[in-house]
Amino acid sequence: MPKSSVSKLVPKVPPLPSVPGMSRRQQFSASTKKTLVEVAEKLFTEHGYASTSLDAIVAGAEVTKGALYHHFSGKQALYEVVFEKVEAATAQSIDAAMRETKDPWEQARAGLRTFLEAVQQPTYRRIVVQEGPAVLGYQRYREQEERSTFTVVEDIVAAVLRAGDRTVDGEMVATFARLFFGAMSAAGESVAEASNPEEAAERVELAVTYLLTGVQTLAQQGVKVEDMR
Amino acid sequence: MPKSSVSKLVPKVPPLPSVPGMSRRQQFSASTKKTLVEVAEKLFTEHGYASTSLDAIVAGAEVTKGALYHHFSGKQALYEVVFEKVEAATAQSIDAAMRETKDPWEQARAGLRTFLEAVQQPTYRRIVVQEGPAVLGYQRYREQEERSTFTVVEDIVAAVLRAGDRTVDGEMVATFARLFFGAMSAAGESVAEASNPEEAAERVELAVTYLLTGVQTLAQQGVKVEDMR
DNA sequence: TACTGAACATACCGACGGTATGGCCAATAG
DNA sequence: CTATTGGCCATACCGTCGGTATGTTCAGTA
Repeated sequence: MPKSSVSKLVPKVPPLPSVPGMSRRQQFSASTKKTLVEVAEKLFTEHGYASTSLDAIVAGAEVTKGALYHHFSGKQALYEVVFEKVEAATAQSIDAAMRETKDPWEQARAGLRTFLEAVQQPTYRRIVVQEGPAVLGYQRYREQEERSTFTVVEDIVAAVLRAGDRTVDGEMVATFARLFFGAMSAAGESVAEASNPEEAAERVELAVTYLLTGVQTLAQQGVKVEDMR
Repeated sequence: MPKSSVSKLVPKVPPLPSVPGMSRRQQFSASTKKTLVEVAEKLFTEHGYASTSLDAIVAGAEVTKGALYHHFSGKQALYEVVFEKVEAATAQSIDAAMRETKDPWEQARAGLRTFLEAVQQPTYRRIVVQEGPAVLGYQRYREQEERSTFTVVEDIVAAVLRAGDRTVDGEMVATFARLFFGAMSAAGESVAEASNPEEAAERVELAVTYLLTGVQTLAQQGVKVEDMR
């Protein structure tokens, strides 16, 4: 058998970009772990948590369950890593969008708009909104959100609220933030599911703007949240 | 062996209340089906969908899997029946609370308050809010909600909105309803999870009232949703 | 009285999450 | 340069669970 035909069976593998301060062995390890997470993210998004088998994941990553269970304690732990990754990316994109303007009101609109876009991404929808609470349990789900996306939304809400009423305490801000966060999540689902997503998204923006404007108007009139009792 | 000792091994069973127009056989059948649903509701609420095995359900109902698969096409179908039952009960309780007053604004407050209470019930939280979207899939989940609880919320929102702005179309009402529905669901979770649920519930009521008051104020000033563009 | 079909029970299968064990080889000490 | 160790991963296997195929009983009916 000629050498040339043999060499085709051993395709050249692109050398891993050498990361300083990391041995070759560690780089291989990190690579497989990264691949596992990426494949898991893809499959979880497409088929959901329950319908995605570990066999499918390790097959996609071209490893075995031994590798998976070396890097993660189980299926749920792998899901949590994927969850955090998706969350972090979303929070970061919102943060970036808000940094593009200085005006607080414009920042709020930009942030909410970006959140509305993010919440329509299949990955975020499936992994965070739809299956997150069920897979992680609401406790862990909330703990995770608290450290990323929700915090961003809370900052936005706080800015809008305090612009008019400086007496609102932290608990009240958190409550408003919860309401808006839940509202936007649900809205994202309905937008993504709508027959005409663009129109639906615009309706949501109108509605949210209307609500926020109402809040601002009340605040300008000196009406405090406390007065609602 | 004396008769008395034997009779203790055959405990008297309370006779089934005879339902007119239903043969005894049909009554037994309906009874096992009902029992299966009730046991399933209990176990699904306590342990969640994935952690509740069919063996546990049929053991609790004192039947076998043959009976279960005779009445339901599978685990998910059983879950859907439980889901619909819980949903229907919730919608009905909201409806009842609203009928106690005639004033639209008071009806809205009563309805929202009842919804906020319902959304704190462990059964509703676990089966509908937390695991509903993941187990049924968002499509079926929304279809079910559309036929019960969401419709009630939509009616409330419509009443409040149209009181001020008669030009809002149905799509816009539905959008507002989606926002409020999602907001209330998320709020219910945070309330139920809070260290002091009563305080948390009151904060939510304050916030919602503030939002609705803002909407009303805008409407009284003649500000239409359309003007937000 | 014979018979049919509804209402279950029983036994079993395949898929899947998880575990126990062993092998390979880069990194490091001597 | 050699021996040894431990991180990294493959292989084989187990228990559980959802689902199915088949058998059995018996109330209702002709």
